[in-house]
Amino acid sequence: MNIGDVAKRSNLPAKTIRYYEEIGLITPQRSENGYRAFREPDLHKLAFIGRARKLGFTIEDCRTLLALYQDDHRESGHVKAVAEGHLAAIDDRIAQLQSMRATLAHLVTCCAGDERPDCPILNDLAQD
Amino acid sequence: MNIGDVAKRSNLPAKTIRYYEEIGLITPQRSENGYRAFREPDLHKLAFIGRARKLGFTIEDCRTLLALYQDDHRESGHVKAVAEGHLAAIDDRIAQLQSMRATLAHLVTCCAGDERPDCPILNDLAQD
DNA sequence: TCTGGGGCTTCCAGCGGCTGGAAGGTCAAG
DNA sequence: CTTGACCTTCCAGCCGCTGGAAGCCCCAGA
Repeated sequence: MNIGDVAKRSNLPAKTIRYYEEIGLITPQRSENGYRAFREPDLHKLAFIGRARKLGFTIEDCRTLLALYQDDHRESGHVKAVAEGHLAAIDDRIAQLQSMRATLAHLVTCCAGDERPDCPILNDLAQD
Repeated sequence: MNIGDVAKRSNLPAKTIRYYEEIGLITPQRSENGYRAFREPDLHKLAFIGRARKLGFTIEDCRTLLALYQDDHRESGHVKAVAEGHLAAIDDRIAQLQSMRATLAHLVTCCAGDERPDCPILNDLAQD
């Protein structure tokens, strides 16, 4: 299967798929004409990566998870550790964003938002 | 004042301050020896930018906000619009992360996390 | 007066994860 | 035989820094 069809099937841009090959996440074969020739296992891996990326895993996490997936002797503890690490990172990020959000929402409600120049948002940012 | 002292005072790395000059957020003068010579208005602007960045505003937002701050004839509505846009972006991001978090947390609780290979996390990522 | 060490300068490269575009080869339909 | 849709590679750019190299400047101490 050519990259265009794979892109449609996997819902990943062709550029992204090429990139995944470049960084060694997948290694599709090549046809005589030089085109990438994708097979079922490649499609599987791409779907796997796509889902992992949607959950926010980094590319390096994806690499690790793929390796574990293909390792019959893996320990589920290892997978869980990766997932828990990522979960913690997400929680940190959410906390950060919520703190920003709280401050920002407060400032927004304080600002008249009219044609006059006086603005509590700017006052806060410029606090002496 | 030299960049090292400014870095300490503003809690921004010297590298970052140079970068802000490069992209035109600040324009400190220069001493005879070529060193950047920061004055009070520069310090003010850096503090302003630092706070805006902490609230998650992009550099371009910071540029806009700084311009508004320095414009006596601004309309607070303009400032508020920028802040509301950013707030909406934050809310989107939080929603995304929370959705990831929910899926991930569920998977994590389903996984034994022991020495056996069977793993619901991988099963989910590999769902056929 | 020399030396050492810390500060300052510029410039270039790299992070992550793509994305866009140019220049060119390949293939099937009409 | 041409057209146009595909495919290829390569290089550059996004954001917001950050690290490092190479080289000047300045001050304190011997």
